[in-house]
Amino acid sequence: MPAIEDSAARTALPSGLRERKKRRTRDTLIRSALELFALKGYERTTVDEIAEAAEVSQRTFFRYFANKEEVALAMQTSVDALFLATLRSRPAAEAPLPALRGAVLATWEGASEVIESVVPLELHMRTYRMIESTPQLLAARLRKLSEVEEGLTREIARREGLDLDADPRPHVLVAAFGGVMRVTARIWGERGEGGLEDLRLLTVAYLDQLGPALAGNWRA
Amino acid sequence: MPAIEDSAARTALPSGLRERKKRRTRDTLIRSALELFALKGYERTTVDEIAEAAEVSQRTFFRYFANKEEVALAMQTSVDALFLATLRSRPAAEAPLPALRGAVLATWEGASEVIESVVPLELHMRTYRMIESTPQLLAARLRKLSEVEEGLTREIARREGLDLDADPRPHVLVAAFGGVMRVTARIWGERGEGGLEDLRLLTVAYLDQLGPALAGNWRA
DNA sequence: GAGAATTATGTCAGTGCCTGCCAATTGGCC
DNA sequence: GGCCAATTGGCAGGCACTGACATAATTCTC
Repeated sequence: MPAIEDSAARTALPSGLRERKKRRTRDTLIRSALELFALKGYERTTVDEIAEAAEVSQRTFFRYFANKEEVALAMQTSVDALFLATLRSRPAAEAPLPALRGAVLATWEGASEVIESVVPLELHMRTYRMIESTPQLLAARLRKLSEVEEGLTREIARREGLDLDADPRPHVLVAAFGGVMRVTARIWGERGEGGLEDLRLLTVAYLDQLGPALAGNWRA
Repeated sequence: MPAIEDSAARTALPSGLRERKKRRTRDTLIRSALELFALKGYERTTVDEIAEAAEVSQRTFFRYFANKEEVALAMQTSVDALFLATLRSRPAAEAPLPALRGAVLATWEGASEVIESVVPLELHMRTYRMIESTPQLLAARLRKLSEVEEGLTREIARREGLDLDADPRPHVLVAAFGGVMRVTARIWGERGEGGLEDLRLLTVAYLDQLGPALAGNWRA
């Protein structure tokens, strides 16, 4: 294993025994980690414990994940990749904001399958909230999101045939869109209950407020 | 020192010798840290080195800053507090977006003074770029920004007399605004040169694109 | 202004994350 | 079976950070 693969590459079909084994080890590490996190909290779980639960050495853990945060964010990272792929497959005629909006909703439709192949959905949702409420994880998550936004921006610019250095609109649109996505995730997390469907409704409602919120006079 | 004070409290006038000494130690730690970071990079600088340069023990360092990131972000944190205070002092008649926009610009006017009382402006700008290009620091910075946004949201809701649970507009507006602020900071950092004035121009230009970027048809 | 109370600092030991290095094992291929 | 390459384990060590306790510096009280 020359370098840590990102989870996008994981989508490729396993060719030989070696690949299948690696994938199994990785999935086991994720499952063990998320279960332990749910059981005793992120900070109180040590990497040694995760490695032991997955029956590998601590050293091997760090060959699969650059750090402890990575394994906590692993499923989110998969969903992020799916989101980007979904956006790319959107009809070219669609305007930027509807394309983004449509892509999130479509992603959430299909994400459950990807997730369930590794961990129970229930555990993933629990992890989702844990990330929002654990400072260190939230920080790492926000940084990853800013990378995702960079990808989105490039894709929007490509779709519209724009030069990112000359036209600020792709950057601005994605920034606003990303901001709303983050707020809804946070608010949904704070609520402490409610499933994926609630998150979906909240997101749609908030996205629809982007226009009104920017309007000058709120009292009109 | 029962708990680590946030830098907002630092604004209070030093009463006795004890307070003045603490402030001096804190400022020295910040200056030593930022100089070392500029000299040999964030990751290659150890807390021991910072403590030694400031002539205190490593243990004392951790009494002033919860972790190594905190000292790198110390000045930004001060500016954040100033920003929030500036927003609060804006005329009540001003609409939300103009109030935010005016507050950033006003803050950048007055921030230089606050900063220069601790570190040279040049060193601070250098640190600013370092944060953008150091993954761990960027993550910590983004998390702090999301806290700032929470404060902004509350203030906007207060100004407009709105209930945050009932009306999504404060959250949405601040999310969009914050997104743009982050993008401009990143782009400015990537440019690798240019001073505070360039950052200002970039920010204003991008903020003005918020409306157009959200418009349905970009080709019109 | 001396002593008591409070608060800041230093020292030390220990835990946990993470890395480099090398040896041992395992899978792929002839 | 036997060679090559990839994967893994074990170990030593660096660095961030914390708890506990002793010491030193300020402030308070009379």
